[in-house]
Amino acid sequence: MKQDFKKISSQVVDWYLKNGRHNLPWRKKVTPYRIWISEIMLQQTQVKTVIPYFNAFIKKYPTLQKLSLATEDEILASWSGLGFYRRAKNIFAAKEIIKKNHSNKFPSQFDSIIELPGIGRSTAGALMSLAFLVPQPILDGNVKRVISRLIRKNIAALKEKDLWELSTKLVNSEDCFSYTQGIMDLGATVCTKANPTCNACPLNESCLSAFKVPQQVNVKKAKNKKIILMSFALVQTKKSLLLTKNDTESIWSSLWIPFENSKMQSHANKLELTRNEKFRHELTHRSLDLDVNIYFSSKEFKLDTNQKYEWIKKDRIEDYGMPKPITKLIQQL
DNA sequence: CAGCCGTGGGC
DNA sequence: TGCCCAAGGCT
Repeated sequence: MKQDFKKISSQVVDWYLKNGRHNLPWRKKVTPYRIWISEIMLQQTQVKTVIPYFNAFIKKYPTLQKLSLATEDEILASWSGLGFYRRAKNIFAAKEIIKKNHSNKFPSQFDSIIELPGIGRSTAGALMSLAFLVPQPILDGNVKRVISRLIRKNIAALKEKDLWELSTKLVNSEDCFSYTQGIMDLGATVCTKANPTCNACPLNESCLSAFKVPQQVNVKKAKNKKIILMSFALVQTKKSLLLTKNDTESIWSSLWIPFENSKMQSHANKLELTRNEKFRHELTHRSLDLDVNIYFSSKEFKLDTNQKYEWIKKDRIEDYGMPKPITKLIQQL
């Protein structure tokens, strides 16, 4: 098989200039800081989901200098509902490093960028190509799909190393910005997972697949999702809610959630059970069965615990990072 | 290094 | 419905 990768690359650029998604918020004003935030938010998260979070984040933290003053909790609060909360913690950790080691200016060298927590090879490549206009390959879901179709192989049949090599070959050194944006736009809008529109694809001629082969088969075995039981005691007074900062390292790390029911046993005499909510919350790998006792207490009380907790004023809950189901529960109170 | 981390959308 | 998976990275 002989494919002219240089030609393909410039076709991507041409296509992007005419047909790319030029109106995405992070493409309007391009700065390393804005590219960074958008790239982190976009990890494993669809564009449509990210847009409102990005706009709100940038409104709150328009510049790296503004962000440099934020606490981890404040950043987590901006992340409420977006998922993969470690990303928010990594943003906090990274901006602390940038403050200490880079004079509060986003580093421009690949080696410095990839050292920042939450930034791997692909995100570092995107930052180089998009923010600093230094050609570097990326390898996200879009690029993997486009490449594997180009050479008519299943993604599953290609090793990570091979995909990186192909991605590296494709990088356009004359306009790495348009290429990088373009290859992602192409994957997202034309070379889609299901029902790609090959007749609208600039690469149709050179594509060995051209959708003549079926979709790449899924190799992941469908495993039984583990069901996790979570029993919560959501305690409220008239004006406040009792929440604790989750100190586990697994799901919802560092987010604010109710205490476990068992932890509230010793305070049962102060609590009036309002109602009980049982529902399932689905994650990709797990099913969470939530069993929430909703209690009313006439006043706030102190707890004997090592866990960090607060009686959070109801009009301040937006200042705290919380997972989706807890946010939903609170809204229904 | 396979498993893990969240949520929403598509089929 | 249930499953895949989306601008991945970390351990």
